[in-house]
Amino acid sequence: MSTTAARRVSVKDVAAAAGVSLGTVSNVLNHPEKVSAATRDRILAVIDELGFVRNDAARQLRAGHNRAIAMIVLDVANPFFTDVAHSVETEFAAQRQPLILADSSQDPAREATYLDLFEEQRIGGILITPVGRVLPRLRQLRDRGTAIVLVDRKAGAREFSSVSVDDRRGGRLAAEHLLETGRRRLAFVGGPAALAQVRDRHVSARSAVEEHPGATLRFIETDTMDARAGRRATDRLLALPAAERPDAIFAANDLVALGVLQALTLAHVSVPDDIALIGYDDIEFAASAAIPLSSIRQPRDELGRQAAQMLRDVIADPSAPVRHVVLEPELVVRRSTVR
Amino acid sequence: MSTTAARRVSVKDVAAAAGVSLGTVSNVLNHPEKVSAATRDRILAVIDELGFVRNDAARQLRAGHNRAIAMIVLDVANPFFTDVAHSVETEFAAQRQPLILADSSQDPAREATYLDLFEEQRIGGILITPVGRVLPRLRQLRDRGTAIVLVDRKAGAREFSSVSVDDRRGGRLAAEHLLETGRRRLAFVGGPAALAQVRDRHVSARSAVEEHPGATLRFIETDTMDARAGRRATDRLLALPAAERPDAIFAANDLVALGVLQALTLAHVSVPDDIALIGYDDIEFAASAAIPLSSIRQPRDELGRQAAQMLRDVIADPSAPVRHVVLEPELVVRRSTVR
DNA sequence: CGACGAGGTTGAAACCTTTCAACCGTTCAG
DNA sequence: CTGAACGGTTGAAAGGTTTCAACCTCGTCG
Repeated sequence: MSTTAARRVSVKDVAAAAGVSLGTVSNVLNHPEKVSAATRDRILAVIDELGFVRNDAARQLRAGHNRAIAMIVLDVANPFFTDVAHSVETEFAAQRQPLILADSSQDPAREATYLDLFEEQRIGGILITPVGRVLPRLRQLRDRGTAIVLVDRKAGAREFSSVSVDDRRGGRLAAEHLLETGRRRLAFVGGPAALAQVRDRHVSARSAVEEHPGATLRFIETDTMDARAGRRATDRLLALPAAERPDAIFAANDLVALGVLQALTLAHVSVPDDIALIGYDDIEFAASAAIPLSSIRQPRDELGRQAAQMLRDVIADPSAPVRHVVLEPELVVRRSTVR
Repeated sequence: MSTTAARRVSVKDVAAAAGVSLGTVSNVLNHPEKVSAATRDRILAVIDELGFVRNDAARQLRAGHNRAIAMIVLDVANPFFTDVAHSVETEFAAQRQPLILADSSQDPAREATYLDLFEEQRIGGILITPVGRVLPRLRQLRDRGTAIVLVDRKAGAREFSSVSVDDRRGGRLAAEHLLETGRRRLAFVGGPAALAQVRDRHVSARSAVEEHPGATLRFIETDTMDARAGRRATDRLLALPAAERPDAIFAANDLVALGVLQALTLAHVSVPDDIALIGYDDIEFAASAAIPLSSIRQPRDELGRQAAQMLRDVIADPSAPVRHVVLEPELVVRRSTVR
């Protein structure tokens, strides 16, 4: 209770004040059942009295590793990632394992810096959605004993366990929904095309379209995945001759979809009457948009939970065979696609 | 280059392999200028060869403190906070000081857990937007040597330095804008009323309204600050007799405003023709809404930069007098308030 | 009555880095 | 020629925790 000004209190101080050896104090902290009730209470009282706080650095030094888990996300500004992170955090918080969140901001240099840092910290494990060509570096980390699980990426899947969502299935769900509601001239908006996510969603949408005679799919590539990109792509679409103008737009994520929606509203194009619109991710803002957005929901909570679980498994047995969990996305129908 | 399988390499191993004392290896790492070029190169080669990685725990133990900075935010799901965090991170990244992001999720218990954790880690400093009644705890931390800066909160301002944005000014800006564009029956939506932010924005809006004869302000309290709260509050407003229905709504933040907008659109109430709408924060989604939202922009980048700077100052001189930086918000006019 | 085991407690070692006083050999000024 | 200064290197100490074999004290059983 009292806040003594003494700079820093160590186990040694506690032991001296309580008249026991420091091994016993440590036992109170880590194996209370080994200590008699009387001694325990006395020591706890002294700890409180002196304001003793464990020194985590010393503990880690001794243990040889860090209990904390690190997660490197692509972009904290994207609600999809923060939701996944939130779920991971909840999962680890249960056993008091802190989650350190790092944002690579899609920058390979930052990503590398964080990896260095975490290795110096002997961090317990890393969840990562890789940006740059980090596979060799990850391999090195793994060989030196750091557990690694890939999130939402299958690159390097042969070497590292991963948790992801089936983007092909999602792309197909979106396209089929549009086709089933009578749309025939589809447009896919997203990019850059090199992104695996974009490629998978696009390719599978195309294959669904090809099964419907008379239906077409146009690909409008963007260089980013935010609302501005959606607005600009829409301007291009609206400039097309009336006959070519799509009657449905599939945006590669919800941020892009929100931009598309905004541009359409500005141009007095009715959604969904004139053009149906579907996004991807089902972030909270999709439901809150002025015209609630149909979307492909990625099970973010489940993604986070599974990632946490898998990382725990890899930590427990690093030599176990590589494993992959692929989750199923789900179609969420709202006003932007049906009248 | 080679990845030897030897479990863990320490300075001692490097020293032995290079035929020098371990003090010299340490100097290469920390004071390269003290070591002759030849020795330095040889040691660096060995470090590379052996794959030596500094052990941060030992370093910290020796140093007595942790270089890392921690930031405890109210809610990672709110883009306002992630933007501020992003700015703080960029600021610290410049000198390779990692930022550990923690999410209290508005839960006092989680907040307390993180504070415990950071104290055990002897973390270099903490940026916090407090939730619970943590002032005594923060005082304790400060007394034991942890630097603390409050972000976006002035509670306990007499004891801790802080960086915030002037909510009274923001509330006034919003109300005056609505009044100047001819609105007279205003409604303020937000809550809970106990939140300092909500109180300040509301009170100052009210005082602006009172300066305009004939203008009125109604307070609709919500229990959270998300889109759903905005939708529900709007339903209550729309149920009012026509004469009492407001012609302008000031939402306490943009998430709430988006909910309001959605409910209004559903009810076929035209924005801004029938009802003008202004939010607060100017998150990215405000501009991307189907009807772009007028809002009060908080200088998030500046907030983060200043917070980082101030924390550095407090760390450098803990006994310096408490200081407060209050930033100015800014009115951003978009389609939701002007025809 | 002696041996043994259980329950508690102890003390030293180990973890790895950084710092700092001391040291060595060389050079330079006086 | 002496003494001091200098650049470079060394070795030991310190920092706080956890673990573990050893030890002590009783009580119990044979």
